[in-house]
Amino acid sequence: MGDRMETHTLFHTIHQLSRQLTKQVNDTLQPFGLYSAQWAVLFVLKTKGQMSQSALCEYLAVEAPPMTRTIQRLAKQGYVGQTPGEDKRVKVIHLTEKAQQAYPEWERAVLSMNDRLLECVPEEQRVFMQSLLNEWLGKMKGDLHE
Amino acid sequence: MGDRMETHTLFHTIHQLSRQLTKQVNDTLQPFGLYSAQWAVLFVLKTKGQMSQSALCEYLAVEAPPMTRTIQRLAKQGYVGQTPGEDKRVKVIHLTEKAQQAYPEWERAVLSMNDRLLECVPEEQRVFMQSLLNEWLGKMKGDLHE
DNA sequence: TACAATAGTTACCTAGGAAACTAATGGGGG
DNA sequence: CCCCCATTAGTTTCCTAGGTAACTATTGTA
Repeated sequence: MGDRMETHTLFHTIHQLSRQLTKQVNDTLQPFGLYSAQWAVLFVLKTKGQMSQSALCEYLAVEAPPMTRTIQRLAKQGYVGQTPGEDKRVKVIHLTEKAQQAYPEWERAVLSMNDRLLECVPEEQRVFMQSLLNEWLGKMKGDLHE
Repeated sequence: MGDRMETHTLFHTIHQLSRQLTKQVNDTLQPFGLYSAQWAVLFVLKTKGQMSQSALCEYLAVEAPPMTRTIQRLAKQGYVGQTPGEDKRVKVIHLTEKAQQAYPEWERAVLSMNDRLLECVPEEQRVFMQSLLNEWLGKMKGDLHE
């Protein structure tokens, strides 16, 4: 019985960890006028290159409406552009020159935050944690599509 | 360099896992007209007994405003009562008879969901994951108070 | 007694999901 | 071949969840 109860604790821990992490990211990005959801999009665009909005949704595992909002804010700040694709329904999102120039500074801040948060977690444990969580997430999402 | 990049992935995995879990909880509780944040409060009250609102906040690691909202909704649904404490500022929250009666059914639903989600994760890995995440969270919160 | 600290609320912000909608695309039947 | 219809990309609206700042009311203390 004690076993089953502890599952509540596991879920709670993950939830709390997630909130703490995004709070840290927000604090780190605040000087630049950016928020965590925006950073996630900027990072993907920088790493993978330009992408349609739906591709961004799928990659970040986020529904369409929040993505629309995040991109509209980024566009208003002049960090991304939306060009219509071959298919006239899609909008291809790309980083602007302004974003390309500012990006290194953003990345420095985020990476140094990452280092700070992870310095107390040995490399080996980090890798193991990552693989466990990823495997679990994969199985969870797999089950949903059965 | 590849190493540092992977930290983005770790954070993203945790974030996504957290969202998936609360989505599952919400789906499970929807038939009862409850949401995940409410369930967290009900669970703590059932497990620990009546508590002041600020004690609930601390225990669940949530700020005061969201807690006020969650409790007000629970009160409106007749699941918790708020009695003024000795100190006239505090409100002591307790489960109503209605909640006590419905609780076992809620718990059954949630526990069976837990089992379903965790059946693909070996007991041993679960325990290890829990301890790693908890330790990390503890260190993170510890650093903030330095 | 004046003042700092605490409990809780209110107002406003970001993040995300569900449902209903619009516009464009792409396939079958006639 | 063309039209109707299902599908898809994005948007709008409205909901929950959580955080910050500013506020009120009470308490405790210097």
